[in-house]
Amino acid sequence: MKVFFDRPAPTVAIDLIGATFEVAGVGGLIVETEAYTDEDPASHSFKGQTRRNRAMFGSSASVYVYRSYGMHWCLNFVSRPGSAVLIRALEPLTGLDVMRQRRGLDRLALLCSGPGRLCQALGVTDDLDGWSLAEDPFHLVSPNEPRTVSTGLRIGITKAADIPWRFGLNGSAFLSKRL
DNA sequence: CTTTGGATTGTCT
DNA sequence: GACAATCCAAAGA
Repeated sequence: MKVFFDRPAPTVAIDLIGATFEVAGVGGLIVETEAYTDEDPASHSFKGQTRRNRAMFGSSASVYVYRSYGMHWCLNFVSRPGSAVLIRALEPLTGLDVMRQRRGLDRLALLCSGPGRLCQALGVTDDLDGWSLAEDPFHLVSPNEPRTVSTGLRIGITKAADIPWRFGLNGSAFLSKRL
């Protein structure tokens, strides 16, 4: 686990596509990610450590959870201290009923297709901020089958908007936005 | 199908 | 006081 994450964020972000991820048995296949590093103006870590981004400077394979736009949670995996991968979309596979209940929706394609949606579906809040991915309630399994990964621009940022560090499972119907 | 504007609040300047 | 790694509903084409 340690070895897998202790690499540049874009590399980890690509390798996470197709991985199985669950929180307390609820989750699915990671189909969309974005990379952020401490040398990247769009990153929370760019201007150094603060109260909010403390966990982004944590150890490899730990979790950084932040509140977005005052009302959503977003989930990141720390690759190296100061660098992280935003988990943007999942293909829902397990715990579908729980997800539907938490989201108040039926439609599979809308359950986990977006960083805020995914956190609501999996029950992720800042209670988990700073926790290790190697321990409960997390469960992460690397992809085994070959995948084709598409690349594009990151969503919702104004700084460094030209860096192509958004990655997605080619052709997936569960992306937050087409690549 | 695409575009637009409102909701909502902790964090940092 | 401004802003933010978003989401949703409503309106337009």
